[in-house]
This record gives sequence, structure tokens and C-alpha cells, in this order.
Amino acid sequence: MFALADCNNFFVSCERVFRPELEGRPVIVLSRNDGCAIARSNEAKALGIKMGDPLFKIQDIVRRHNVALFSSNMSLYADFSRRVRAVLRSYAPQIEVYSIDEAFLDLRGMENLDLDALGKELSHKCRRLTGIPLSVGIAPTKTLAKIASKLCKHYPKLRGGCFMHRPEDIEKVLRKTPIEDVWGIGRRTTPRLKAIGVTTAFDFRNLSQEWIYKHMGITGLRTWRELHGIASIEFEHIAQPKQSICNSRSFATEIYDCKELMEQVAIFASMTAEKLRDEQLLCGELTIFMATNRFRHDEPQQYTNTVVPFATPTNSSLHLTRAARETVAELFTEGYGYKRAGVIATQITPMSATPMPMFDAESYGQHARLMSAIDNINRTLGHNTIVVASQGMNRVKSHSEYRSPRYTTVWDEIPIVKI
DNA sequence: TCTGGGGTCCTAGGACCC
DNA sequence: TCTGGGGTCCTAGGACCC
Repeated sequence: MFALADCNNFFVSCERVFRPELEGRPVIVLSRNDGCAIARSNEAKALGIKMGDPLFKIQDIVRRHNVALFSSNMSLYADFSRRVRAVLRSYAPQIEVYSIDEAFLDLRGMENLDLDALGKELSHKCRRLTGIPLSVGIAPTKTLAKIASKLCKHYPKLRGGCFMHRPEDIEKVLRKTPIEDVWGIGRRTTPRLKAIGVTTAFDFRNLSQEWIYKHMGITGLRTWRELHGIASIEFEHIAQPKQSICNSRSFATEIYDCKELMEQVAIFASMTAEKLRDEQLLCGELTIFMATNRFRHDEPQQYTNTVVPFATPTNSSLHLTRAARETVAELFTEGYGYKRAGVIATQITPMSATPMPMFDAESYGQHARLMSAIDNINRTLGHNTIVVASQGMNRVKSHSEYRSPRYTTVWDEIPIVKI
């Protein structure tokens, strides 16, 4: 058996921990630049606000129903995610962290326990220790566990835990599960399935193996098997090393100036280098991309990207920012308004497994010492105390009007409340 | 006026090897 | 006249996830 523990409306729930008066009120959390809704409370969902709805299109609903708005506060959510994981780890020997708000628990060998009670207890404990409501679905496969956890959200009677294992129960649930709600069935395959009359998970399960493999490949077949109760998606108890690290942003307004864009992209490169060093990694190449505003149909459109290989793997801010600047200078076209840009580090290797370069060992060592000195200073005296000059003195152009304090991680932001 | 930011895996086809 | 039969690696594009 596997459990899926999923935090309900995670970002909204984090905000509510410090604003309990928002319980029962519609709340949404916005993407960067306060662009669109990326998390919604149940009340906000009931008002018809959809995932990804742009704020300007739902302003009416927001005003009319007094919807509480928050800009996203990722450091707050990351900290809550860490707390929730700590609770989960006390319930299972192995967990697989799937995303910021979800993790699988490996319950193999624990089938003799009362798993329904265990799920409910875990949910209750998480709420009590962290303030975050949690849905725990337990089933013979990961795909079924996902469906079971979704049930908890619709049926409060389950008290946050649903153990779904009897074949007749599974069938009953699958008959009511819309095909698009199944993990692994996305927006491309949904219409194709509906066109042949497959509207529920149950219908999907009744298709033949041959049909599935022919039209949906090995991944479709895995989903099909999982719905039949045959575990076919590996439980990954060891976090796989990252294959890429990406830093990209949409800007608050279009950038028409080459130097300004160079500075912004240098900031992304610098952020990427810091992440690499933080995780003791090196990258072998850096992809730089830039794009115009795809919603502006009246403006000329452009999307370009270039891959810059490094002679030896690196995590030096100087190497990465230089690659970024040179590439932007090359790709930039006068007259285009750039709305989005970013960098992606790939060919990632752990520092410990990467041999020292044979020819420029000296400069390699110099960079490493310089970077660790900069990291130390920034850690002690504050982030961005020392930056690479090519970043300029700017920050990423962004807009967040409704951001809450970093209650749990930055002390001077916590408001003092007099009682 | 205003539209997020990350990731992963699979497949087919081409280049290349012996 | 007759023109093999295996492999691997890389890449781009597509699909999916939160």
C-alpha cells in the first residue's frame, strides 16, 4: 500500500495560519507579478475562480465577494513544506517528496495496521502541529492513492483520511472519477478519449491493453495498470539528482533596451550559479532564452534560445553571467519588446564526482575560493551584499502588491502584536 | 493596462559504430 | 547478379506534472 499526502489549497492554507480570521472567506494566492490565481480556497473555487485565471479578468468577482488576495511568498511556503514533511516522516520509514505540497509514503509491510485510522490520524496530527489541512489517500498503487486523497477533499466525513482497497470500492469510485482527474491523463489526451466515449476512469480501465499501448505508449499503459491495482510507477525513496536548474521571469513591463535585458539575464545566471553552489553541483552548459509578449498580437513576436557549453563544468557566477551577457548581446533585436527571459543550467554533475580540469586548474581553484568567499559574506551580511557588477544595481522587475511577511524565516518582518 | 515558474519522461529519427 | 544485422547516442518535440 502507498499513501499520498496532499496539503489542501496549500499556499492559501499557509497564509491562513497567520491570518485565522480568513477561515471561511474566499482567498487566492497570485503568481509572480500578481498575474494570475495559482491557489484558491474552497470558497474561491466555489465562486468559479479557475487555476491560472488572470487577476484582471476576475477583478469583478474579487471586488463583489471581498476575495482576500495574496502575492506569492515562496519562502513562507517552503518553510511550511519542510514542517509538513517532518510530520510525514514520523509515520513512514520512506517518503517520496513529489512536490512542494505532496508526498508519497511507502506503507509496504504495514498492511496489518489499521490504515484507515492511520490516514485520519496523520491528517489530524499535521493540522495540529503545522496548521496545514492534509488529505491522505491510501491505496494499492500511487495513481489510486491520488484518487483516494482527492476524495478526502470532497467528503469531510472522511476526516482527512481515505483507505481505498476493496475491489468493489475501487470500482465504485472509478465510475465517478472523470477521466481528466486521473494522474497522467492531461489536456491533450482527454479530448481524444472523450471522442471515443471514455469519460471516466472506469471507462478507461475497460479499454484493451493493446489500444492503450498503441495510442498512449508505455506511460499510458502504466496508468492503465495502476488503475487495475498493479503498482507500475516506481516509489523513489531517494531523491534523484536534478537534471536542470532554471531561473526565468516575466517582467512587469516589456524591455526594449539591450543593456537592461543583459542585466536582468545576468541576475538569473547569478541566481542559478548560487543554486548550483548551494547543492554542490556544477553545470556543463547554460541555455539562455528570451521571448516577447505572446499576448500582444499587435507586436512582432520572437522567441530565441542558445546553448552555451563550458570547457570545464562550472558553478561560478562569473562564468555564468558572462555567458548570459554575451548571448543576450548576440540575440537581442532592436524593436522587439522582451517580456520574458531566463536561463537553464544542464549537464549537471555533483562537484565530488567531477575531475579537476587538467589545463586551467589554477583559475578553477581561484574561482572556487572567490565564490565561497562571496557566499560566506552574503550568508553573514545578507543576500546580495556582494553581486556581480554586470547585474547592475537592479532587482528583477516584478510587482507584488499583496505579499505577506516572511513570518517564519525573516525575523524583522514579523509584525509585533500587542495583546 | 493587467496573463507564473518551475520540472520530468518518452519517442522517433538521424548519425554513427562494428 | 548479389548489397547485413546488429547496436548506441543524441536531439527535438510532445506529453505530462505541480
